[in-house]
Amino acid sequence: MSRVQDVPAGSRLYAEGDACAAIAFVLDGEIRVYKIGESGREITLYEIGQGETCILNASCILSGTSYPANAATLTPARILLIPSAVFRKLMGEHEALRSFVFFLLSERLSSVMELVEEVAFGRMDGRLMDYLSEKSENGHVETTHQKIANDLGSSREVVSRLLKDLERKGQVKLARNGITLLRRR
Amino acid sequence: MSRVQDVPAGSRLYAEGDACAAIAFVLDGEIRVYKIGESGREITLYEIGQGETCILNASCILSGTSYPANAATLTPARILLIPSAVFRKLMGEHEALRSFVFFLLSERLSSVMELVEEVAFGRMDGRLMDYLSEKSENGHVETTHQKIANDLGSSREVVSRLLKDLERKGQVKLARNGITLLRRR
DNA sequence: CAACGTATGTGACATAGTCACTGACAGCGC
DNA sequence: GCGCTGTCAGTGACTATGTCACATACGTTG
Repeated sequence: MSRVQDVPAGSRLYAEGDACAAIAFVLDGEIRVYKIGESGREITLYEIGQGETCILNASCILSGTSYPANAATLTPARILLIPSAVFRKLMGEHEALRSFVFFLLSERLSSVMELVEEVAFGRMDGRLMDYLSEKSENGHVETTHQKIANDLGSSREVVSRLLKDLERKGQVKLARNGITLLRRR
Repeated sequence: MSRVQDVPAGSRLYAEGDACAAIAFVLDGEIRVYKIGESGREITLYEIGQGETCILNASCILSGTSYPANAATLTPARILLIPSAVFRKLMGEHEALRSFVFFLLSERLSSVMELVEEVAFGRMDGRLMDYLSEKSENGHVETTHQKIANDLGSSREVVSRLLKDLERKGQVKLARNGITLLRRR
């Protein structure tokens, strides 16, 4: 029935179109939920952290549809899997669980709407700076241009160019596999 | 308490950031939910029809957050308003209502994710053709280029140009306030 | 039919994505 | 230390889309 599972980093958990037989609660680790376009470009819809559930799972279980995106682990993860039937039953019995799930579902809907706005109207240079600020741990981000592009839904070339511009303007310092933010006063 | 309300076409029901005191069920009419960018450009997130509920309402009631978008009537509408507290109570008591709300919420989440993909990776000409096909009633769409742009999250000029191209290719016939689709075999 | 408001057309330029390469760096085997 | 190889980053040229500024065209109304 329900069981805990350990998953290494970088594993694909769900692909677009999969059916959901169980719902996953993330006990530990981080998961990335994303879409892939025909051209192969990717965009991250959101990330799931410790203590959250892959709400999209709940969503497709409760609405009987298939998984509308892709999910993969960013770090090694420990996941609690609860079969759909059990989950449905629990949902009926526990007000607290319902609230929790509704809350997450609402949050996601909101955040994905926000994303639509950013993608539709935002400029890449601004989105890139925001991204770097968010991801940075005391002014440093360890990643590749390709990974940034995959999160932002852009292409590596564009990210490279914009980063180069930022470097020329003295806002960042570039290195292989890493970016350092400068003077964010 | 709960009450039915008639609203004329084109009324703004909610603006981004509003708090939700009640949840709205659409008894009749159509509602458009959209985002507005800083530049003033708009993009439609989805539309709500008869028999549906403005799930975003439910979402912000249940999660205690503010309304993350804008909503306006496309047609005259009749709406059933239920106060948040009553709605919460009903949700606790009725499995069927829960399922209904979950289903809608899931659907929206899915469809907004789909929208992210389209906006991030799709080409405008394709999106435009799809849009026209969907909106057309036996081969004809009555609207303005500006309205199309507002739905697609683009600008009027771009829509005008693409439509002109389509006309040159013989795929549509343009007129003031209307577009006719040709030979969609 | 003149006049006004709305809708549409278009050129010029800016930003973003694509394609096709080139160059740069790090680890490895010898 | 030297050269190989795989990954990462840089760049020019071209296309697609968005912005700005303005020119037209269409329809209603007085």
